[in-house]
Amino acid sequence: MAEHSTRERILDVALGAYGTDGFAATSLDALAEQLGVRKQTILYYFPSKQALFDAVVDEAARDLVRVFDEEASRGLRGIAQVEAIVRHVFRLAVSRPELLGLVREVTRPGSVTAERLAGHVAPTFDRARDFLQREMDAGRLRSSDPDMLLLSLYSTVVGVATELEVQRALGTPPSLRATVARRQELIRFLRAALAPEPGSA
Amino acid sequence: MAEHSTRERILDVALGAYGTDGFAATSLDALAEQLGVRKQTILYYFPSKQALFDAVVDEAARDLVRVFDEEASRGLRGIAQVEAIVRHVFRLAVSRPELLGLVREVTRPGSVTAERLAGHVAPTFDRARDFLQREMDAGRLRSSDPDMLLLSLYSTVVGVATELEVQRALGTPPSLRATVARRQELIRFLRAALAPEPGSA
DNA sequence: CGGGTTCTCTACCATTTGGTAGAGCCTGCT
DNA sequence: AGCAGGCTCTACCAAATGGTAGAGAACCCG
Repeated sequence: MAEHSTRERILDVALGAYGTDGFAATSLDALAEQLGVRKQTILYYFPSKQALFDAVVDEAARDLVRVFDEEASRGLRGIAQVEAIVRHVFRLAVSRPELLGLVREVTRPGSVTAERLAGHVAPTFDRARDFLQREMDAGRLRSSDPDMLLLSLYSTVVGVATELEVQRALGTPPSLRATVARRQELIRFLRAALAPEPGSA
Repeated sequence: MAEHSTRERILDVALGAYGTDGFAATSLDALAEQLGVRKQTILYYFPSKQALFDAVVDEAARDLVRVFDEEASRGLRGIAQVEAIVRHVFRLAVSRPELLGLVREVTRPGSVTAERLAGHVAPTFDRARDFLQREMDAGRLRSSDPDMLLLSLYSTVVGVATELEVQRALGTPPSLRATVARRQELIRFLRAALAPEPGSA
């Protein structure tokens, strides 16, 4: 965020551009102009456009995983833990919307980089799945297929967060108040879906 | 789906390509090769690449809206109606995955075509919102902000469907049986989230 | 058959793209 | 001062891209 080295500035600007416009639609020249630098400077730090993209994905994945792992290491249980992470993702969507934009760009059927991201986040996903399974067994979450539950949670949260971003891009930027209200609604929605049935342990 | 006119074949192939690879990454030459036709033939039917994309969006939006409206016109109530539509979207994800891919491509922050799609689906969204509000008032759905609920439903279903597509693109294509199982899990998930609280009308 | 329309072709163009080669600058070190 | 290395520049290039111009084939209708 500060006046870091050129290399870091490149990664930063590229993350934003790839996140909003996509990889193919972002030329090195466009990035260079945004940076106030010649494109050859970019190619000095990164041997090719693809290498730059990979580096951006690596960095973003590291950030994402860190956010999740930090929040997961607090040892909360059941819905409280899920809620905490959802709040975190929303905070991320407000403070660093480019991150979710990049996730959107990478996890696309045609993307060749999906595996790269998957490699980074797989351990975190595994841990999340284990957590869900454990909490279901303990009766603190409605029991269901943990894989599917994880997928639903992921899709819902990222989807809603991204949708807010789309609305911002379109004519109707949601106010901060509206965003907060929506987050609370979403949490209520998830809470209802996750609450264990009355008759369980 | 059949051996239709060249124009229809172009629209068909373009839909698939734009849906998986995105607009920017799909060149007219690539489309032409896939069609067994010269690119100038494409430009004969559509004055520019952008015009072709617009036409593809228009057609896809019409298809999407039709599917929703057909299903909504059966007059089901409460969760049953929501379920029916979710099933429909899943069927769509299996039979015409390109459609959801295109939605994904268009509803991206950087997309200039988002408004175009929005124009098509807005009436359907309005009707859906009205439906949700009505069913909440009647106590057949858990009461919450209908806008948020709609957003959550949309994000969850499209997100999960797209995710299945991504997994198919990656190493682990889910079997049809697994897909069906997941759909049932998803419906259970939504059902729990939507069920009216015990103490309501 | 003849004339016009519909369609697809060959040929070409200007621009943009990712990428290379190599010269110069600036900074810090001896 | 001088030199070395890190960094950014000017100058190019080959390929691909979206798009244009116009010829010719195939078809329909009289």
